[in-house]
Amino acid sequence: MRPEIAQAAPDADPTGALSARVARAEAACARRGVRLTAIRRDVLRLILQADEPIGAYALLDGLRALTGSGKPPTVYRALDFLLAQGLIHRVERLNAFVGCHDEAVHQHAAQFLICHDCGRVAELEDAAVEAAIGAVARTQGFAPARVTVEVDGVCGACQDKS
Amino acid sequence: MRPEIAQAAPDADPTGALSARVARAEAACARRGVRLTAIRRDVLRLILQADEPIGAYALLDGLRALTGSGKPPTVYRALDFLLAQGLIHRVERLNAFVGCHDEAVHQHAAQFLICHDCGRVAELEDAAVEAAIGAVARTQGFAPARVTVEVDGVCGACQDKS
DNA sequence: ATGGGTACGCTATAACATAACGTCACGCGC
DNA sequence: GCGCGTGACGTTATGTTATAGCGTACCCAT
Repeated sequence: MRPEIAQAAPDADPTGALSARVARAEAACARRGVRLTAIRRDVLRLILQADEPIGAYALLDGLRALTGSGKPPTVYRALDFLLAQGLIHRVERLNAFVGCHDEAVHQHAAQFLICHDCGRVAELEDAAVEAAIGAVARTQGFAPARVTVEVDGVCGACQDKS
Repeated sequence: MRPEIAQAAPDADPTGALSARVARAEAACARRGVRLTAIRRDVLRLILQADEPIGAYALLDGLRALTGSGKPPTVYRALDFLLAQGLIHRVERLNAFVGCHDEAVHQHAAQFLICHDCGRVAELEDAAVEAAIGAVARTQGFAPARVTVEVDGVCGACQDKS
């Protein structure tokens, strides 16, 4: 059974933080001359308003709820676009997607701390980790293109609870 | 289409290296008082004799070729066992499995260099990378349990070819 | 023999992902 | 205006990965 996540309450986004992030994404796309179409914007909004990683088929459900239509390729094409623009990240361990905390940067590397108690994911960008991985790859004569670092464990908040 | 991989030629394992690795795995399991059953041994052998990461359903095909039977849970249960014993690793980016280069060590961390030209995966165990990740996790109050590091890129051999 | 534990068989289904092809709207050069 | 290329999207179908849920065979210690 697919987990149900944050089905947009009518009064979602009370502070306007979500809309602000979407607006920044719109601006970034305009700057780059690429099109944040309605579908892509809807998918981005769904990802941002979930406070956990969200899977492709949950996004599909959300998109269908919003627009009445959509098939798997609809969602995957939007995801490909958002990933290429660096607006979201894919969490490999979960086969799921999270918003990028810094939507201005194009395709930056990131590390994720995945709490398997509460399910939340924290995004980091640590230079020392990147440097260490780059160094060891170079000693093997390997040319890195994309680095995935995902740490499974328990976050501080959940340690306090137990 | 599922990739076809190394369908055991009749004269496979000419040097006996494969059988030696399986024998070491048998010995390790015996030492720990766990059972490397026929199914588990077959799945391990299939993983070791593929020189690329191999997916669960390719393993299922191989198992069925060997024994005439097997369903997805058959393979997944064997994989769970082999992972728990540290005899294999899972490559998250590929949803596929590789043999552990050091089958004596129980559940050690590892990093992978994945060549997306030739498809081969190199396993590393770099203390500096582990330390850097542990350090940054601790600054977040996060308790790491399992660390995934996977680097996509082009290996030295494939760079030379181009 | 009985009861517990481990491994395995089996059906079914959830969940993730892509191939392949068609349609439509838009902008551009002419 | 017209033709054309391109990008976005629709649609069908399928491929691939993973697990739930249940039953049974077997070993072995009591």
